[in-house]
Amino acid sequence: MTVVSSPVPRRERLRQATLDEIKQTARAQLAERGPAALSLRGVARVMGMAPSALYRYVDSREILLAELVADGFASLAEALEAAFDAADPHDHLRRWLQVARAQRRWALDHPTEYGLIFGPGIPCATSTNDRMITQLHRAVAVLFRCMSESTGAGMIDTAAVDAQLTPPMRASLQAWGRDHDVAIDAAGLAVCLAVWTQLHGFISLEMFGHLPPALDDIDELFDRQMADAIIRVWRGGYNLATVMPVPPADRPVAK
Amino acid sequence: MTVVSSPVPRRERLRQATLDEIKQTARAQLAERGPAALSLRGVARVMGMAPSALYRYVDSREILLAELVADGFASLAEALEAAFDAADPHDHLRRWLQVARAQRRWALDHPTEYGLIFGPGIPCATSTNDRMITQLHRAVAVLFRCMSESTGAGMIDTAAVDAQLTPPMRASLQAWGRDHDVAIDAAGLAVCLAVWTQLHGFISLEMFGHLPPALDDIDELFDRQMADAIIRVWRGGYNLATVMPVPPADRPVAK
DNA sequence: TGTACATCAGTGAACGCGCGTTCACTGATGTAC
DNA sequence: TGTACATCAGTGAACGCGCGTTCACTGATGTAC
Repeated sequence: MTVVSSPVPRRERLRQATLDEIKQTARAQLAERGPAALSLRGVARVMGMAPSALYRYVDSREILLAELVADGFASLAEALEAAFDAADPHDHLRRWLQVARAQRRWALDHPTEYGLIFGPGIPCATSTNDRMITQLHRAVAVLFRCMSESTGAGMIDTAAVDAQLTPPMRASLQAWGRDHDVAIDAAGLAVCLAVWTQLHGFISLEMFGHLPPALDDIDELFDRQMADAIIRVWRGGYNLATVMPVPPADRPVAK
Repeated sequence: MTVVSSPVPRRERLRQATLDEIKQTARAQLAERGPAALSLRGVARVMGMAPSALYRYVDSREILLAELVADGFASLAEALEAAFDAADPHDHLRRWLQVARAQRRWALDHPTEYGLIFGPGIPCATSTNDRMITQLHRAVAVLFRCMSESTGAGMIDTAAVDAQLTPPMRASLQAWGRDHDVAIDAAGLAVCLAVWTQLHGFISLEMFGHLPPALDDIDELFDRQMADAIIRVWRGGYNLATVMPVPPADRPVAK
């Protein structure tokens, strides 16, 4: 089946290709030397164009940067969703581990973008970039889904967690869940936050060089911490062996 | 007792005062707009001096920045040591919580410096700035002391933790401890790392705006997570009530 | 105590740099008749 | 199919900016005799 008439006019295709090349070049600059070093002149230089030519494609440096960041989040969200969808929906523990691994792998593959959202605020990261916020929420939502399906299936000992919450804390968590349409109770939310903390903490320590660099087994250490984080509230207690031996196919390899 | 003759010559005192003012002004710039925006010209402008005058006090922008960062770490290390020393040496659980709180408070008080070390690498943060590395190690050492004294006193159920380690992981941790003269076994180290992850994860999520901002009880959430992180390996199990009601005097207040 | 000299803080002009962005333009690509 | 015109990608010079850093200098502060 050959395409007889292209539905997109030639000029538009070329235009899109150039825009893609701009973004790709900019992404490379971003990755190499950080967001402060991203310059339109630099991109133009690499592409062999006059700096002014970029303004046919890009409104301003700041908008381009925001666009790239939003692209980054979309790619994180996609990676997490893919991991979630690919996992066995009945094995909640393992699915969580696979989602966590997906986030780590994405972070290791996109260190600058990861730093951009989760690091100290570049102005644009906190500004009202709707698309960016949307994509970030999409990514976080995967974690919520992991947790709410686990509690829904009765896998998490929510009563034990709930018993540890002080009344104002419980009310506060409930209120937040209500306001954000998250179908999960206070105890589940508390578990979510703890697990999220552990996940982000590990990744950011690793990425910015604050884990003992001599450790060979960072992959395993990661698996262990992520499993521990959730297993400690798992019904039936501490049974690490059920999660740990996951086929290494989806394990990121520490660079 | 009046000082008859000042031991430090007048000129030297003035010189030191000016240097201090430079550093303080630079710190303010750093805090306001991040490390990329720190400029010697800007500092000179604020101080009402010619830009060139700063070169009597400072060799280069980069060196000044490194100096400020090292100062920052020294202050973090001091804060942690003070918290450690002020705590009841027999109440290991509570002492850990107080050290964790000290780190959080320091981070909230010095967000830029915290981002500088624990965030995506500004060149200088990874370069060979000896004093900086020394001070960072000094800070981390407080955590090690908490843990090694706890395990030494038999408070941590190291056998249970150790049983969860795979042999290569155990060997790797032991080797690392040996190489770094840390008087703590593999299980203790594993606990250390998990706790460190949780601590850093919470602080960096909070600082960069990724905890639910609507939560009123961030202080309590922090206490809870930090206590949980260690209590789950505490001998005798889960008894949060023994640590949680700590006088609020040393609790940082979320801004 | 007074004078001659050395030290050193601070000035102001200048250098070369890279940046974002504007603007009038050229020339190729598409479109309408 | 051929011509006239509109669209639009890309050019190159220029603008004003702030930066780090150098350099020859002025004038005040200290020191030695």
